[in-house]
Amino acid sequence: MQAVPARRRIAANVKDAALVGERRDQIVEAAIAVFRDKGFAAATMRDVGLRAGLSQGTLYNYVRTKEDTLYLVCDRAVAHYVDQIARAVEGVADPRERLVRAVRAVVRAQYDHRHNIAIVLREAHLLDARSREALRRRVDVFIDDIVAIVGAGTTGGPRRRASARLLAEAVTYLPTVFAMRPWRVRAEGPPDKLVDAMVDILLAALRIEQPA
Amino acid sequence: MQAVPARRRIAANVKDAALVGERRDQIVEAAIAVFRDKGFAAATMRDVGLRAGLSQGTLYNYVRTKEDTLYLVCDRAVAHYVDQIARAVEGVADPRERLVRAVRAVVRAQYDHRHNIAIVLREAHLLDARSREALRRRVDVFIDDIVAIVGAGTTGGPRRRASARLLAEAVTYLPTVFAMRPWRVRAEGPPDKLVDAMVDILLAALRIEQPA
Amino acid sequence: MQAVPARRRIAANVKDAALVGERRDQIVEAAIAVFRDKGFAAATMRDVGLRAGLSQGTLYNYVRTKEDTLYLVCDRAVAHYVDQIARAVEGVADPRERLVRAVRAVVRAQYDHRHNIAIVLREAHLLDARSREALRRRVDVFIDDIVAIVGAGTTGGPRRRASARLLAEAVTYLPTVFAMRPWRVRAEGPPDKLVDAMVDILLAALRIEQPA
Amino acid sequence: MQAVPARRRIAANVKDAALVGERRDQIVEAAIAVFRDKGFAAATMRDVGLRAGLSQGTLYNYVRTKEDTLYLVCDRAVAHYVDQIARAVEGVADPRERLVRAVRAVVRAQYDHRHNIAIVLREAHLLDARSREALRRRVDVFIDDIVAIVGAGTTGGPRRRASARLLAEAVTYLPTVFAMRPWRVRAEGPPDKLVDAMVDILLAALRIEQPA
DNA sequence: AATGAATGAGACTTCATTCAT
DNA sequence: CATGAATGAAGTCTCATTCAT
Repeated sequence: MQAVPARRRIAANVKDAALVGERRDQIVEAAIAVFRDKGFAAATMRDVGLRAGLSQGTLYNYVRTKEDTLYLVCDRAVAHYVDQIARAVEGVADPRERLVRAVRAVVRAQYDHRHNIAIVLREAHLLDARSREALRRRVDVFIDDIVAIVGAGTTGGPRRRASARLLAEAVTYLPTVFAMRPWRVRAEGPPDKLVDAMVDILLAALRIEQPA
Repeated sequence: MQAVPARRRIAANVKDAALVGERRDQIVEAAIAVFRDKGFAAATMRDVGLRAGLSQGTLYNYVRTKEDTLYLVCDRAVAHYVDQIARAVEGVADPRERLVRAVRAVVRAQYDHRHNIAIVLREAHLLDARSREALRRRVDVFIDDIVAIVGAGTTGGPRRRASARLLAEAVTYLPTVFAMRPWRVRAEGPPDKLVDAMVDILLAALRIEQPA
Repeated sequence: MQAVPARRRIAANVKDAALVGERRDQIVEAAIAVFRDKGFAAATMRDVGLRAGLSQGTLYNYVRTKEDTLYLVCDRAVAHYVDQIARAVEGVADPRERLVRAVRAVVRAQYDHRHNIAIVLREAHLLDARSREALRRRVDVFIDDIVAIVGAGTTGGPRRRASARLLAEAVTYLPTVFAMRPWRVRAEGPPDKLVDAMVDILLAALRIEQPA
Repeated sequence: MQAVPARRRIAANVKDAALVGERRDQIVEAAIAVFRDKGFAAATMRDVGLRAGLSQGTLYNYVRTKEDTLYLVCDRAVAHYVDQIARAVEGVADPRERLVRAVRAVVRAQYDHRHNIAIVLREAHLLDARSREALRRRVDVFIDDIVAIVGAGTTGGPRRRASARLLAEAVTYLPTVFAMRPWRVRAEGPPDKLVDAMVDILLAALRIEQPA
């Protein structure tokens, strides 16, 4: 595992760090709801403020711009997502087992965070270059980990045309379908079954015979 | 193959149908470039007009609203995409062969139209309900076809947890990674190799042994 | 009777005078309908063209500006109105009889032309100063005639506080209620009864005992 | 006297009710000046803002649309007008006396508010149906009162052809000449004399011998 | 630290008018 | 003489951001 690249620091008008954390939680939660509903560009800071129960002025004590708000949302989504997966493979030594665990964790996390992830996928490209790069770097480091896990976990298997890199891309991208086609999620029955099925597809794609 | 649902008709101020077609081509092309760059909401109709070489007023002789413009872009993307795949399986009887051809066609089409598709994926949810439904219906009919092809093409293979529906979803969704992570496309070498690798992954996911 | 002030001449692109007359009739008729419906400012020249069955370009061969169109409408309304009254008193010598005839003619004409008159009352002030003055001069000359008729027709009657001028104003203004409160017109029963009643009110206002 | 129908409530972005009242006074006053000058449709909200000393943005904190502004103007005109007359007849029992007072009050109010009333007469029909109806209902209730007063006040007088309703219409409409032909107002000498003369005309129309 | 009114730049859209065919 | 596509100026309205209280 590589060192995790730093998050961009967002300045606040308010000193009290605990308060900043608390208020930003409110703001991010409100922003997710609002951005999901209307899209980032059509959402207004007034919407966010109302939803968060904060006045416009107060909002701007914790966030410098509307874009900052989007960054906070994306940053938090990425952090939770990466974290959840890191914990899943922690202490697992067997390469094959590590891979299976990682795949399952990715699918699960994508399911759990599908609302935030929809925003990241659709709106992150609106961020300014620096924020976008900061986010991408963190995702890339994470994908590099997956690449390594895939590489180690598939050694000795049948030859294939796809690089470990592209396979890792498949593993991390396919489950975003939960975020991008939510009506499909709703149509597929209980979450656990959906997650199982998706894991099954991905392991097949990796040509791993999973323990029946 | 089912009957294709009708497109929504967009009214124009200009009567000459040929001219409308020509101008709308200009407009759609310009809009794709602009929307890709800034996102739909941040793009201005002035941008579109400038890029298309049309004055603001002229633009609005061929499109009633900014949203119409987005609809035209999405509509055209879907039309080209669906069409390309329909042609690929035309006249192919053997179920297995049909499936392989369909998969390859999907991957290829997603690669070719990745710029338009990026817009559809990110911005289509901003359309009004009627337009959105019109589009979705056409994609759904197409996915139904893929479901049937997948069902027929995988009969007799190993049992799997995923429904034909979810497999079809995987086939049609995974290649959108070309649109959503373009930097990955650029990193993977020549297009043909990328397409081959992606097809390989999908056939493995379907547990089809492809002809070496 | 004084000399009638000249109308403003509106230039046309087309030479054939008869054609100009015919087309302008179409245009005026269409404009009345459209202006009544939406008001002058909200009406578009396209509306007028469509209603008149003329293309935009053709329209502008007979009218130089939108304002010209309004002027034509007002001009025609005033002309018909004034004319109708002039004919009613023509050749009537007895002052009292002249007055009664004039009052009845005014009321009748206001009833008949109430649609056009609504436009004149509401929109004429939007004309440029020159057109407005040209119209007002013609109406003033007409009102002067009424003043004279009122003066002659009420001689020897009871003293009153109102000048002949103000009485003439009442005679010519009160019936515009037909144009400005059309729902009242509709509520008052058959036109003839309404006209009779209005005449009755005006003669009473003039303190003339009308021949029962 | 009947219950006065409710005004339409116009929403504001600003919470402080006192401030809303104050700013709207500014806005209405400015709007009257501007609308009178150019007509509602040709007037711009920039004009109104400049005249009111408010920025465009601020303006729209107190008014949601340009039409709202027109409604506020009309609403205020009607309110003042109706109120002024109600106060004039308050506590007057004798029917004849009530009628004379009412007539004088109508004339006076129409004179005082002639600027606003010009706008109501010319532009109110541009309001959306709901606003228009809200206004008309309030005026109709007022006219009903006048009808009752006229009916009671003329009992036992000479028979006439006009209904009490039409007489009431005359009483309330004729004085709008002050608004619609302002040059006449200016030509008729001091206001008091003009008001007296108009009252005289109306009482004659009602065939009431006024106390010399 | 919180509030919310004020600001003004800028977007979409309309439409009178022109002019090549 | 008729047509109708092109033009671009201008208007309404929104909203991120600021700042006095």
